[in-house]
Amino acid sequence: MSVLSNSIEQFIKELMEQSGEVSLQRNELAQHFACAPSQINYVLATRFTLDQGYVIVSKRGGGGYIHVRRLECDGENLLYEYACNQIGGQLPKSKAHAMIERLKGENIINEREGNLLRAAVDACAMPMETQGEGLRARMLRDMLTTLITAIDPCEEE
Amino acid sequence: MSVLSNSIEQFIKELMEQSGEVSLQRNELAQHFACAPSQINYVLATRFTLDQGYVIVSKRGGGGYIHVRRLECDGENLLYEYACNQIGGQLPKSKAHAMIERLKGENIINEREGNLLRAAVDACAMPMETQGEGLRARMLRDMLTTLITAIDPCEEE
DNA sequence: CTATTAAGGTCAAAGAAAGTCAAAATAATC
DNA sequence: GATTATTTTGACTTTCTTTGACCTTAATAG
Repeated sequence: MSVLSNSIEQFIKELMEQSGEVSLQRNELAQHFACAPSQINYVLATRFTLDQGYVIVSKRGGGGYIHVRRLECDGENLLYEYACNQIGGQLPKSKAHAMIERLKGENIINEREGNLLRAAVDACAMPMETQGEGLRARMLRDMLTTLITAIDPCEEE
Repeated sequence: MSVLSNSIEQFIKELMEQSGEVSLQRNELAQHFACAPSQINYVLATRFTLDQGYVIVSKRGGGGYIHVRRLECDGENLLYEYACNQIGGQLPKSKAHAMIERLKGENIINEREGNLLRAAVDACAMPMETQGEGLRARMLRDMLTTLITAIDPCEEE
């Protein structure tokens, strides 16, 4: 039962224990577990997904890194629900607009943020629609994800 | 961190702290960081671009120098400038990022808004579309335009 | 005026990460 | 035992950084 991926997963989770985040060096970690570097990507891709409540940011090149952060977020969160469950491969504009309105109504985003989301969503309409909806879905999901990630809430005071 | 370029970037920014400008000797600086002189050019070229709000003037030969100045700019004007003049038919991701950083630096948008813009801009990159850049340009322009329109400024904290 | 010296500029190659993808190897399931 | 799903690996790609060899420009000493 000694699946490598499980060990790596555990290891990373322990590193994140206190602060809820960690910065990794892919090659270093791979060396520590004596495995292929891409194994690390596999672990991240299968055990640290957004669905599972993690956000990953990385940079290539000299001084590169992989940063993993755990979202502290109840499943109740509407942003989370939208980003993970509601937005599929395709997303009609009307549905996107409805979501944005709802988020505004719930005071999860403010007016300005709503405007930004709407502008982005609408801009995705023009090219060949076949690809357009996939792009729109991906984009709105990514945008909502950044809002989950954000530490500070949208309310200005 | 721990990357030379970051240290040099920080160093220069500290020198500029008070007056918003600084005059450097390339060789001297390179010596201070024990690196190739052209490393300084690399840092300037990647972290002190016009898009990021810096102007660089230099002179060769005896008594040569490199002068770096940070541009200050009114918020509405910068948005206007970007939306109307800077964003053409095509917009490379790097330039979009630089603009977003600048807007954040000038407190025209806050962290959350910057994240939204970045997510949107990045999402336009994925398919192999040749006109991906056209889409990105159009989208960022539309988003910035909504910020101009908005009445209330982005209050944070 | 010319030669020398003292700057800074350019560019491409090498180095240092991380990403992708699909084939091979295991493990699970029926 | 055969089929399907998951893991592991490795070759190749992309991105960012660092260096070095060579080029251009300006000041100044003869």
